[in-house]
Amino acid sequence: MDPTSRKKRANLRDVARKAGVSVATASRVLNMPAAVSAETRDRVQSAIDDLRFVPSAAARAINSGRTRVIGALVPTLDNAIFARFLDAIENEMAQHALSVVVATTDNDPEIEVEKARNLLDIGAEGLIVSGVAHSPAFEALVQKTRIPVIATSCYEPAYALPTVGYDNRAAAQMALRHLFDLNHRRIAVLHGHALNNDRTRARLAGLQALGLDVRLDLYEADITIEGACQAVAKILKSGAQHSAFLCLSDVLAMGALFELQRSGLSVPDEVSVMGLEDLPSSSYTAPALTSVRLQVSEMGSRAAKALASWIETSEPPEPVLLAAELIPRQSTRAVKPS
Amino acid sequence: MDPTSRKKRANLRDVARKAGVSVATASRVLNMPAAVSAETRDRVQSAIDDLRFVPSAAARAINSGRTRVIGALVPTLDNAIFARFLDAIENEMAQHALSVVVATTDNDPEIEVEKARNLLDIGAEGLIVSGVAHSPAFEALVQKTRIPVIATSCYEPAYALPTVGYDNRAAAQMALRHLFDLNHRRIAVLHGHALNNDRTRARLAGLQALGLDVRLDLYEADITIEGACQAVAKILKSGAQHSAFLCLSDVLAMGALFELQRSGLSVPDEVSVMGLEDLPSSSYTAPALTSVRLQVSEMGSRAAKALASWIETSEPPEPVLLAAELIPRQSTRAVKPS
DNA sequence: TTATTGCATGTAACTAGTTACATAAGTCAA
DNA sequence: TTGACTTATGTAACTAGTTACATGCAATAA
Repeated sequence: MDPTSRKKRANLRDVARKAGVSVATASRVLNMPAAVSAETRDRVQSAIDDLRFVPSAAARAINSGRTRVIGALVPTLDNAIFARFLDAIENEMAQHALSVVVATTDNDPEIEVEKARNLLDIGAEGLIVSGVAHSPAFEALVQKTRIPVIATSCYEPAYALPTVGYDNRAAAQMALRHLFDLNHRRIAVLHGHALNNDRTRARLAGLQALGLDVRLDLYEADITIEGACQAVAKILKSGAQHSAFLCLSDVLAMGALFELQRSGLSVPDEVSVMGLEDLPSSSYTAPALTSVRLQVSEMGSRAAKALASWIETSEPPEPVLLAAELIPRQSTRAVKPS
Repeated sequence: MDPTSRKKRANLRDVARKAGVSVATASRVLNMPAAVSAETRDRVQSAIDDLRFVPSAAARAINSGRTRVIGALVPTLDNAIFARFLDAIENEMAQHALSVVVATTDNDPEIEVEKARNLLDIGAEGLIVSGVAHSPAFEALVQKTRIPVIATSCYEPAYALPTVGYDNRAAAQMALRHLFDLNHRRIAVLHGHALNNDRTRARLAGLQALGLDVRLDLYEADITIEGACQAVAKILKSGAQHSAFLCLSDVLAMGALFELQRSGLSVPDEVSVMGLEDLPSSSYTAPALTSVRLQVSEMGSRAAKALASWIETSEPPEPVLLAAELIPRQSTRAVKPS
């Protein structure tokens, strides 16, 4: 009731009233201060300060038609890959004055649609998602709203959405080829859950498609250090004999390395371990991890750039293929040909 | 010009016109469908589908006065601690139907204010920040706008903002006490940059305040595996003799462990390593890392809960103290008393 | 037959800004 | 002294929704 004790936030009309000017003039002080006389400007500024006025973003957005918000849908942040990826996205988007709303999907397509819907509800102007396998509801949502969406982690020029990523099949093949060339013929392949994860499936498919004369034993694990340790412990207990562990993620490789070492096995003397992704920490483990480098941060900034340009120009960007590269280090070693 | 080829997004008035009803009725179809007859509802729904109508979040926000967006200001995501922290925040906020905008500050108070300002500009209803050391401009911004802000990573009931965190001094002391009890008397302390990081400073102050008869050599490093490796390599090259490495972050401890092992030193036989934080992966390294457990995920969800409640009830929440706990594992060992 | 009630819908005034256009006053040149 | 022009400011109509209130109509009750 009492105007001095009103709790509501002050708006531009309050400011204008207090300064004895029109809303238009008050608005000008905010947006084109040069068009207002110094004296009036000061009066309005004082009113702004007195009333603790902060312009409403929503009202601005309603006029400009822009929220300057984009959404990033990642499976989880509890994994160095996605954290680095998001970090790169955030940094690049800041460059374009766009804010990034995070949403984690836990690799569940249902959660993904739901969170995507939320992102649209809050006015996201574009999305970055992982992979090209999405629920029909998600595809329908994207189609219906025509919101710019960049799919990452794979390069698939034929996909409905522009992709920014790598050739997962080829990357996995590069890794297997390396172990094959070192004469490994019985290899434990440690991979993340294939369900709802097309990157993992593409990598596994790549291994099979290579058609090498190797025995590959596939083991699924949570993509965490713990997950890898538990899986490796189980494999060791089973008595299966592998000369090498091919891990389709560096996180798994690091866990495998730890577990093998704690079991008293020497890497690479008794068993080779190799990863895929090449995290920065992988070159510092003891021994350093052989891996296939995927440019995760680069992928983040390229995806962000692509989305920003799409939003700015209304032109969907071209797909981006990021190179994969074998990084041989100390965790793999040749064995005698059998 | 041609209404059939207009590019602009359809709005509620377009929908109403197309369905032959008033805006109010169209609005009701969205918000209280039960209040509209089935026949009209269907007509409006068809118009919505035909026009690919998506309600404007900004217009909604302007009416409700709520954006349902909060901002999380973290130093970086390229560090498992903050990634886990943010993951927990996002999960908890989803429960409260609040979206999380990430902004990384790189531990720079200037960037922090700037990003905080951006978050307010896009209408964030509250913020979560790290630490209690902020630039005057940041403090002024918070004061002026009266936006709910939760400070995390420390517990400081006397601070102007509600804090959710732990007693960093005590946590560091707990770690040092452990090494002291194992008769370590010359200890290398590896810590993150103290500049602009009050958590690190509090931990270091805690070590000094304990007043034990130990020689502590302080070494600053980037809180990354690489940073720790480089720092440890330098220390080893300098010829300094330490029986233990006390790392004020598990990330540093892991890097130290790697570098010591790669230098051929046996942990814990020749040198002990201990961390602080206790990341999930720390129990899986070889040897497993002794650490002081700080509940990072718990901190994220508690901070999120506190902020959500503040926004919902307008009542600032009570500060939260999270317990720290010594987790002895295999990376530390007693040495002979000197 | 009239009054009461409920339902479905419309009218118009809100929310908080931006901005095209109008207007007033002041400066300068012809 | 008048017209042209600049500068500062105000009026009011936008942006896209929500919602209090009014209205019309049908069904039921008195």
